[in-house]
This record gives sequence, structure tokens and C-alpha cells, in this order.
Amino acid sequence: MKSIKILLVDDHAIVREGYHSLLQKQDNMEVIAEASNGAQAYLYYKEYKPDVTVMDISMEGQGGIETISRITQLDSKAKVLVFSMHQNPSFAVQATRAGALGYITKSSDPKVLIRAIYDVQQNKYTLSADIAQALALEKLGTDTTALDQLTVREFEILRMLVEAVSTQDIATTLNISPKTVANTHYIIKRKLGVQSDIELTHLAIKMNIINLLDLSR
Amino acid sequence: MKSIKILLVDDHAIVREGYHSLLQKQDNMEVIAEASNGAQAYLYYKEYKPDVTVMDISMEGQGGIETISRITQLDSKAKVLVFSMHQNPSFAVQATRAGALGYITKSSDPKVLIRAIYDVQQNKYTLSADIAQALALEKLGTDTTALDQLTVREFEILRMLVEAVSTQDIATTLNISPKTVANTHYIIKRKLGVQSDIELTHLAIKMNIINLLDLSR
DNA sequence: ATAATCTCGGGCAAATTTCCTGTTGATCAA
DNA sequence: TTGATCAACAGGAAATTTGCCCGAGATTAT
Repeated sequence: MKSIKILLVDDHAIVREGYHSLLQKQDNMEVIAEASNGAQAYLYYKEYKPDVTVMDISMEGQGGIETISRITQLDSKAKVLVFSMHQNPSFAVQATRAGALGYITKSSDPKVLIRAIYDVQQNKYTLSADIAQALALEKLGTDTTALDQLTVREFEILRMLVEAVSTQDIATTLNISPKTVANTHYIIKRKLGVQSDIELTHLAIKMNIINLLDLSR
Repeated sequence: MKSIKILLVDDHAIVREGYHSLLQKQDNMEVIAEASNGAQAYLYYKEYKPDVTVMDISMEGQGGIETISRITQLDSKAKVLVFSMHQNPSFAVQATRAGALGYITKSSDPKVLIRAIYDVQQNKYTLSADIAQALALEKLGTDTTALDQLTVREFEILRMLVEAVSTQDIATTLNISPKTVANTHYIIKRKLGVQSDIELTHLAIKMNIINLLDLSR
């Protein structure tokens, strides 16, 4: 039987060790190279032309998604399986856009990974169950254009709110009653379907209302 | 030579596989049990009394730090080595408070992990180089993390709070009264000097408690 | 012109926050 | 071993905020 040649990409040595040990038990899979970062992965891909590339996307430096783009740009038939710790379905979306053929979370059972490698090798798109479910929920949930439901004024107030401006200060700068700000705050939360201010902040980050660079400064 | 008995705790099967494979190559180390969550880890600890417990602290549900507390409370001589993906030294501080004897990041070389297991087994405190450096910088720099003022429990609750877990849910998973969670929430805000939950979330992002890449739930 | 929508805010019950208190249990120094 | 300290827990009560109602005036759309 012809052996599937695999390129491993993960910045945690221990995880690569795990793959290695796991895949070695499969007699028709063979790890032909391991990379610990995106740049290396790209070089190895060119050099070894693996059948399947198993890649973590949360790496320091040049991200995994970027690496997927570059690899699939180099070889449009590249088969990349993403193996990530992120349960967030938008990662799966991003990875797929970049050209990945599958997305499996690390909490998946090893059997699922093996199965996924076979699937990807046969050009079959694969998602782990948890991600598939989350994606489905997101699709039928309202989430996507939630922001468009806000009026101009609401959006303005939202922007100040998530920058942690106090109700009082917002009222003062907008020359309206704090009560109105509080009411609007409530309306915003209801429209966006969030329960708490913390959720609201998360949403604001997702929607790029908060400038993350400002924040982490 | 007597073999060092090891308990592995990590919620990612592939990572456990990695440890396993790595540690098996050491002829004086033996993995006697593997747990995939905190509660199970606690039970296994009681049952197997391992020489060294190697634990990931970013697990779903009952956190790893909480688990360390419970284990060291059960057996004050327990030797716990934390193996974490978090580069933030505050995690090391909290883990140490909870009773851990060492803190190694997952990006460390496998050799470092092996070395650390020996060290911990001999009751020698171990830090991986990157964390030691960050801690040192933190100590002499002004940037002294306010987070270190928090108790272990407070830190644990903070982490859940900023992930937008509800007071009720936190109370349920930690088996305490919602009133206690609300009280602790308040204490945390006071200690960190923030006015609102939105400010608290900003702080959490700055302090790297929230994984920016994973903001969705 | 009429309806619809936005903006603004008052009212008020319910929920939460804030700050206090006290209990328990663990640690630790004298 | 005893007293002191501190973390964890949780109840009480007042202050504040939230959640949801409403209506009024302005603006926009049809």
C-alpha cells in the first residue's frame, strides 16, 4: 500500500511528538518532515511535496493562515488539514478561505484526526463535529449583520461605551441625559443579543469597533 | 534505578500522546495515568499518588489552577509541574501560589520538560527561561502586573468572568454561591482599580488573560 | 400628508453592585 | 499550642443600575 506522506507544522515540540507517535502507528502514513513555524513550513512544502500538510494555525510570528495562503498559492492542489485549539468557527472559515481542506480541533479524538487525514488526502473536505455545529448555529443565528440594526446614534454610543467611557461622560459629551445613555445602552444590548457588558465588549472586538492595537498599548 | 511515576493532565489527546511518547523514551520515567480534565486529575491523584504531576492549566470547565490547589491541599507534598501555552508570567505566579513547583511553556524544547520533571521530582523549583526572564523584567520594571495582587481563586474567577461566563454558571462550575461570585467580582474590580466590566475586559486583554484570537466562545 | 422611525427621557420594579459583616479553615510565627 | 493573619465563603442592606414600559417632538420616507 502506498504510504501517505505528511508534513507536520506546529510550534509546540510536544505536539509534534504527539502527532509523530500517533501517525507512526498507522502503517500507511509517514511523517516526512516537521516544521515549527510558517516560514519553515513553506520551505519544507516546496522541498518535500507532502501528500497532506497537518498544520496548527496559532503560531508565533507569521500566522498559520498566512502560511496556508502561501502554500496553496504555490501549489493549488496542496492538501492542508488544520489542527487547531480554537473552537471559534471563524477560524475554520478563515482557514478555508486561505485554502485549507479541513479543520479539526485539538480536543478531537485521535481517531478523528486519522480519519480526517484520509479524507483530506482524497480531497474530501472535513470539519470536526464541534466546529460544524458552531458554524451551523452561527449561520441560522442572527449574528452577522447585527450591527446594521443599530441606528446612527446607537452606534455612536456603542463606540464610546466599549471604549469604557462612563455613562456620565457620554451624556456630557453628547449633551443628553445620562438616562438616555443608559436606555440606549440597554437597547444596544438587546439588539445585539448580548447579556452582559463583557459579551458586548467581545462582540465589539469581533466587529472591529475596538482598535485592538490601542488596547494592548 | 527507581522509576518516576507521572500523572499527565491535558485536555488535548494529541498532547498527551506527545508526552507519552516522549516520556517513554526515558527509561526511568513512567506515565501511570492520564487525565483529560481537572476533576479526573484529582481522582487519579488520590488513586495513584504519582511522584510528579504534569499539568496543562488551560482546560475547559474546572481550571488547572483550581485543580492544583485541590491537589496540594490533599497532599501538601504533591509535586506539580505546569506545562502551559501561556507566556504571561502572571500565570506562573498564580500557579505557584496554588502550589505548583514548576512552570514550563509548551514552546520549550522537550529536553527542558524532561529536565524540569527531574527538578520537580527533587523538589527543586523550575521556571522555563522565557518566563523567568519575563518575571525578572516585571520585577524590576514599573510594569508590575496588578494581577499578582489577586488571590488564586480571584484569578480563576476573573478568567471566567472575562470570558463572559455568567455569574450563575461560574457559581455552578465552582460549586459556590452566586453571591460569592458576585462579591468576588466586585473585589476583583476594586483590586484592579476599574470602574466597569468593560474596563475590566480591556485590562484582561492587555494582560493577555483573554486570547484575542479566540473571542467568540 | 401620513406613517414610520429616530431621538430623547421619565417612571418604576427587579436585579446587581457595593460595602459591610461574620464564619470557617489553613498557615505560621512565637 | 495559641493567637494572628489571610483566603474563601456567604448573608444583609443600601445604593445604583438594568430592563422594560411609555410618550413627546423631530425627522424621514412614501
